[in-house]
Parts: sequence; structure tokens; C-alpha cells
Amino acid sequence: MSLKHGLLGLLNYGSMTGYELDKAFKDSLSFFWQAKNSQIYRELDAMERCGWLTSERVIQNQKPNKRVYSITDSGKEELTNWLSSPESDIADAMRIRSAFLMRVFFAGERSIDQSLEMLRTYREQCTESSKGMSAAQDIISEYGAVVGDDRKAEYWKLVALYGEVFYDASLNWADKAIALLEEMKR
Amino acid sequence: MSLKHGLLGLLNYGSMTGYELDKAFKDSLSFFWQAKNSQIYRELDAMERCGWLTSERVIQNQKPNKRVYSITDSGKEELTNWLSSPESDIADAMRIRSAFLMRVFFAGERSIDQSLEMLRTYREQCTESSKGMSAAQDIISEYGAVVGDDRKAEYWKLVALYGEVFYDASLNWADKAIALLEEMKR
DNA sequence: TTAATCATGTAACACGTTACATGATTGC
DNA sequence: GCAATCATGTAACGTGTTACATGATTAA
Repeated sequence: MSLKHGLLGLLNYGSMTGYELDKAFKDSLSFFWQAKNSQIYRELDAMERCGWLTSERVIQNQKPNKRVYSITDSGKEELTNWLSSPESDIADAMRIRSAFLMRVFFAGERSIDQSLEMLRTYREQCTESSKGMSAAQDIISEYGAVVGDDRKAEYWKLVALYGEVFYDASLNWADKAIALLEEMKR
Repeated sequence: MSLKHGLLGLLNYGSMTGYELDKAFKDSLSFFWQAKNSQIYRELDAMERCGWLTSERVIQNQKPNKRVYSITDSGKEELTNWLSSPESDIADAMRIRSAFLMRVFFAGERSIDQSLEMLRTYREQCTESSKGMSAAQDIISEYGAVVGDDRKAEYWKLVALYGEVFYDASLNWADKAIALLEEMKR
């Protein structure tokens, strides 16, 4: 149910259209959760039906009409309840799900050179992603200063810091893996 | 399509029933990919229909009858092709998907103490998981020695090493996060 | 006697992805 | 003239989860 709660969290900052939510999602939550607009619209529909949101149609001329969603008291309550019971998501965070690791697992079925190539590509991507997360923290700091909510910005930065730590660890692992395979070649 | 390829990889080691595949999956691939038996049976069905597998019914007395699956040449080809084009899974490995981080993102909506409690639970879980992955490497070493396939065992250990590195990095992040929140309280 | 192991599945639902449709306005 | 932005969605499909059903054998 994380998509629903992500949307609730964003709407708790202020009312928005589905289109704006999609963009807000991409600009903030997409570091750790991804969603397509088709799914967002579907979930908004379901959330409205269960009373967490209300929507009103706004007629615009020279632009397509839009539907503005607002969180209800029931929605705020749901958000609070969700934030108060993190157990299942902590358990979930202990699960790794990676098709890439499945390839490493079966790497014995092909040549060492092919595996090395894969690992080197992976390594490069980790480097880039780590840089991106490092940059994100600076952007969040600036943004936090502009909107004057340093406290919230600290949490946002923590999330980006997790990203950096994660990609750095993956990078270090890749280096070890590459070294091991090079050793195996001799 | 990772579940399909995981099953192909296991069947490439030798023919098995759905039940045995389920157990083999839990004992090896489940560190980085999870699947329920209901899904495994469904996928086996689909894979047989597309010619990657064949199955034969074995009648047993005093035990339920069983269906033994074997990989076909077409299935082996598919496995090889899959192993040769890892690009999309490398890209996928760069994506973080974590409901737990969503909670950290929205942690500004509740008390610091509540967040601290969540992070401490998370931290404990990381410690345990890291130990589990460390132990897994020893078990794999022994197992590799027994079955006499050290080369494959090296890759399996690499996967477990990734797990250890991942949980250790998460743990270090949690420590930083906890320190930051304790600072915020003052 | 109770739980675990062996062994197969079905049905329904939840969540995620891909592809498509519409159509005006604005900036390069 | 072409791409991007604004703004909404539908349809179909793919993947993952939950709950259930069956029924014999074996070990605690």
C-alpha cells in the first residue's frame, strides 16, 4: 500500500491534480518508489472511493480541465496510522530483490570475461548513481532553506544519504567481485 | 522474467518437481528473489507451453503423484541468451524501492522519538541480517567443497557477500540517522 | 495426537507496466 | 514545423500475494 501512502503524504502538503502529483512523485519519492501516471490515476480513484480524498473538477479554458484532489480528515488519520506501524516495512526492507544478483548466481554458466564485463558496467552505474545521490543532498539543503523547513529537509536528506551509502557499498562490492574474477582467470 | 530464468537455472542443474524447485528456490535464490509455490506452478505451466520445459507425470504409491520437469534445448538456449544480455537488470539494480525509506521521507509528520524507535528496530534487523549473510558464506564454502564445484560456489558466495555488504551499509546509515535525530532532540 | 513432509494445484485479488487516445498551447 | 507541456484517462497484460483444498505418511 505504499503508493497510496506516498500520495497521501504529498497531498498532506497541499491539494494537487493527478498530473501535479505525478510530477511531485518523480521529483521526490521516485528515488525510492516508482509509479506510472496510469497507476497514480487508478489509485487516486480507489482512494477517493474509500474516503481518504475528495476531488473537484476545475474547468479551464485554453487548457484541459483538471481535477484537484484534497486529503480528508479520514485520509490524514490513515496517514498517521500508517506512520505509526512501520514493522512490516522494516521486515520488507530486509528483503533483497535483484535480478542482477540472480545473474551473478548463475555466472558459472558462462565465461569469466562475460561476467567481468557485466560487473564493470554495473560498477560504472554505481559510481554515477552515487554522484547523483550526493548532488541530491545539496539540492535538498538549498530547497529546505528556500521553503524554510529545515526539519523536514533533514529527513529528505537522510533518504538521499541512504542512496549514496547504498551505491557506494554496491561499488565496493563490485570492486571485490572484479578482483576475485581477475584472480580466477590466472 | 526473472522468476522464469531462476527456474530455468535450477532445472539446468537437473530435473525436478515443482515441489523440489520450490525448496531449491528457498534454499538458494530466495536471498535475492522470492516466490510462492502458487506462482512457481503457474510459471512452470507457462514455460512448458512455450517449449522451455517438458514434464512427465510419475505415479507413486503411498505418496501423491508428481510431475518432473526437465529443461529442453530451447530452454537452455533461452538461459544462455538471458545471461548474455544483462543491461536491463543492471539498470534495474540502480533502482531502490523501499517503503521503509518512504516512512523516513515523511518522518517530519511525527515525533522524533517515534522515528528513533523505528530506526533502532531497523538497525537491529540489519545486524541480524548481516550475521545471517556472513554465516551463509561459510555454509556455501562447505557445500562447494562437498559437491566439488568451487567455481560455482565462488559466485554463490559473491551473492551472499553482497548481502553482507548491503546490510552493513544499511546499519552504518542507521547509526548516522540515529545520531542525527538525537542531535535534533537537543 | 499433532505437526511436518510430500505434492499438487485453483481462484481471486493486488499491484505494476505498456501502449494507446485526445487535443490545445507554448517555446525553439 | 516539431517537440514539450498541460491534463486526463482506458485496456490489456504481467507479476506477486493470499487463502484455500486435498490426503497419505512419518516423527515427536
